Amino acid sequence: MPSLTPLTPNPRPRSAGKHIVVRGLLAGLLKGEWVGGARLTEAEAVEKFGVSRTPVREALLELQGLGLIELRRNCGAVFLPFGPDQLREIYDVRSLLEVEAARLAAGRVDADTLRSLFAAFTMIRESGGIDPDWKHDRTLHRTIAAASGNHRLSSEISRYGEVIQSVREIVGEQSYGIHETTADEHLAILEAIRQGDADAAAAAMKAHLSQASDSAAKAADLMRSLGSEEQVEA
Amino acid sequence: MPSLTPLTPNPRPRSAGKHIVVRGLLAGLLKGEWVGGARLTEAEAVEKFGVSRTPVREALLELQGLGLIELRRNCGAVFLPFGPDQLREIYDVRSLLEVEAARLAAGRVDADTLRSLFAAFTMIRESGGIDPDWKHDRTLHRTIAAASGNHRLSSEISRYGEVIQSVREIVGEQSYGIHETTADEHLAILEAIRQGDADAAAAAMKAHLSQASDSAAKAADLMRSLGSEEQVEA
DNA sequence: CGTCGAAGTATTGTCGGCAATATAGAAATT
DNA sequence: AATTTCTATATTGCCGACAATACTTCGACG
Repeated sequence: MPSLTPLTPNPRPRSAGKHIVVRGLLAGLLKGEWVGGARLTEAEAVEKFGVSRTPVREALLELQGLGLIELRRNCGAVFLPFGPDQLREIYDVRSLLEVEAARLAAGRVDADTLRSLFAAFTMIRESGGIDPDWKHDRTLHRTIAAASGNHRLSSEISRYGEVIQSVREIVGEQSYGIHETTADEHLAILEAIRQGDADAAAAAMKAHLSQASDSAAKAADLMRSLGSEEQVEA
Repeated sequence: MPSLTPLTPNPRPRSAGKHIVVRGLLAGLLKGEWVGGARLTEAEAVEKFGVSRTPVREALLELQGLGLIELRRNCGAVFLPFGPDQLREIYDVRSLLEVEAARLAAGRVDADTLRSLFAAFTMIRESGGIDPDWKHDRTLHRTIAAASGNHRLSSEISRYGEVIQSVREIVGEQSYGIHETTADEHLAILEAIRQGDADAAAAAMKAHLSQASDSAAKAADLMRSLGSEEQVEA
């Protein structure tokens, strides 16, 4: 009996083209492939990823919007450095945003938001540290951001969260796991918010993200060494 | 004698398509045309602006990256509210970023950077308040951001500066001029940085941007009333 | 020898079209 | 009548090609 599905069941999940390019370029960026301001033309990206120019263009535009590459007319895309130092800078800005969000959230405590905050926290604790895609962690941070009451701030935090999540997915679970103290750190933030102590909430969030920044920088270091190994093989 | 130039000398400056759409959508957004979560499909935008789908797509993607619209598969683009309140939120985040930049800059004072800072300030003062495109003001803010030493922070500040500049250009000079006290406010920031007083620099920057936020909110109000007038005509 | 200019190449912005997928509406069933 | 299924439409993601523009190389000229 002949199959009812087309002959090529999964050539490409329809809307994966752009994502493939973004992911591939991010991975190369982390491994330091284009270090030194190397330039990549659209045609080269087309050849490298086997997709049309349209998804390549959109991917490059997205990476430009994320501040990871620079697009120059008829000059190709210049890749900005993206190593441990840059990841630290990203985390510094993220900290700036999320610390302010925690501070604002503490000043607007509300029974409903408190309930959702602790619900998100419970989800993390119940997962027992097993959360490959950081789903619950992201939910908690998003909830705190939303509790700030500033939609723009919340949106900006989500943007950074997506970048960081992409980096996490590329690096993999190998060395980028939730450190053990995360639950305590989260609890400290939530307790401060519950008590309406803005300064304490800000300090707790700052400490939490400082830890996360260290983990990320280490992972980026590992990624870089992996990249150089590949270069040795080639 | 036949003209040597093509018959249509300036049909469109080649790379204006995307910009036209971005500008048009931003203007409509400010005037409150799509208030209430209205949806706009790519085909509608094509008809509205007379360009192909490609620049429309890229414009929508850019606006999404700027957090001004939301793109849903096969549902069209939903326009997020963009009035005085949202402009205030934007300025709040901008303030967060630039205040931190000023604070960092004060902690890294350097003869060269100080020279470029005061050079930028002199340009503003010499222009005598006549700076239609805010060129020198932007230069000063960019210079302060760069003086922070955090490239990511500086890049993010530039991103916000571009959004704000776009809003300025759309609103026009009518009600969005440099208020008289700007020179003093700028000088206060620079003096604090020169003395290495991080807290004073942060406070001065905060005060400066608070003034700017008020002006912007007023301008947005005016824009909204203009939009409603047009609606009355129609 | 250095500088300017022009042909040639490379790169990008835009366009129309196609296929896939989601939404909406109609028809049939319970 | 309400719900489900099926069809038709609408909308999007992707593709290949064209034209305009910037860059490069080569040659002519001072």
